[in-house]
Amino acid sequence: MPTSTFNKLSDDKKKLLEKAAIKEFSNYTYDDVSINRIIREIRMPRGSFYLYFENKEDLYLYIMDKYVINYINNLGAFIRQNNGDIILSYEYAFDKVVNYCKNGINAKLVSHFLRGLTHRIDVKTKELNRQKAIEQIFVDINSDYFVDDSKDNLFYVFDLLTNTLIHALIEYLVLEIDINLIKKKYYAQLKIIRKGIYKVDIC
Amino acid sequence: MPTSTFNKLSDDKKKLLEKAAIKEFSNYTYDDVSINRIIREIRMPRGSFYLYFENKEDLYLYIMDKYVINYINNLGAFIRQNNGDIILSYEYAFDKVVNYCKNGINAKLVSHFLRGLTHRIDVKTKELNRQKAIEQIFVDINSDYFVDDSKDNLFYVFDLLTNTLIHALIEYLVLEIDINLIKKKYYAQLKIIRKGIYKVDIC
DNA sequence: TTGACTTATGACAAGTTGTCATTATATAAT
DNA sequence: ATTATATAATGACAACTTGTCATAAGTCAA
Repeated sequence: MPTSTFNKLSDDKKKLLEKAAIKEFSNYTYDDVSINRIIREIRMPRGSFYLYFENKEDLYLYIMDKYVINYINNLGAFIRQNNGDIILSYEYAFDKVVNYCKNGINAKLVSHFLRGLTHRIDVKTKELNRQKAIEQIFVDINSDYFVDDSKDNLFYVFDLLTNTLIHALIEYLVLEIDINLIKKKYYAQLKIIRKGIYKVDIC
Repeated sequence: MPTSTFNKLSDDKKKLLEKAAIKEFSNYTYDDVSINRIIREIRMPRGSFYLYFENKEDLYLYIMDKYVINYINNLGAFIRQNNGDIILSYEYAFDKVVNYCKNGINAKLVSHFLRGLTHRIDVKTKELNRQKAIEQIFVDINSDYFVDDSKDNLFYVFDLLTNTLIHALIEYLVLEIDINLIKKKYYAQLKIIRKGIYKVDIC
């Protein structure tokens, strides 16, 4: 997480760095992202940067967490739109992301983000923020016909669905596998999960 | 993949590099792995290394592919041991890996491997080898009571299970989340998948 | 032995990161 | 208003990285 010094910075300065960082993370893989390039572009002294962030990972987590929380919030609205049908929502979610990625820069950012996903080592503190956002979602899910509609189980389902979606997106954006093959697989997997979570007489 | 020059090398030389590489990938995150350190240790000239491998990713893929294929083959035997019960096999698989990781070096390697998973950009050609190994597994799975026991569906199920396992392992080895929480979630997710794939009167 | 390959080598250019002594600025206290 | 104290800014620097390439050394058939 950024230091308190960074938080005290004027909004302008913060935005400037954030913008440059997003640009860099869009144009380069996590490995190839260069802090040098970022600070050169906005003429920020080396020392200042390291006063604000620990290192590249720290910056990465800061930027990505904003996107993740934003995604989770959008998802909430989206589930409501689909009358609380979580599976249906996840079916559409794939296309939504694909559509968002029609814009090349977005595609690169999301793709690089997915590639960097496992870099979330010490994200535990932040996950608390996410946790809150996630719990908000549970309210939106219609779990009336779930075999188990406990909060724990809702979380497990959410986690399983999210992984499955992320995996499909990695195959599409990172591994660049044929979208039709991916979709076929993704839908089949969602179908399995649907049957897995609903009461027998429903599915 | 390594160059033909590398393949022509004596087994001794190859093993030497492989061993040093595995050691390095065990001790350091993908990002922090230094080719410098590897070649220094075995006194291999810079130029030689770059004659054998394109870069770090190339070396990484070479090393990891061996492990992945090995894992897939083990899994086949394991499923047979469990009378073709794929879900049961995956239940045990988690513990198996955890146990394998009791040895610190293995734990580090697997953990770094998991972190680096999304670095498999241009692995497509290699995946063909994996594909073959995977198809071998399908023979071992008892799919008599599956709603859909087509080869396609078997692959979707296998893919879903593997992702779920990998995710659990990342949480354990990389994010170091409490193993009991992870296991509870993982088993719950397997249960969902089990119910999802078997015919109603079975589950 | 010669010529045509292939393989080996390490110095080098061009980059990277994180630190730290120094300087500047703001805030508080007398 | 002046000093003292804490906080923030700076950029040169050390200590690394990586990939290349001109040159040297083998190999092997003619």
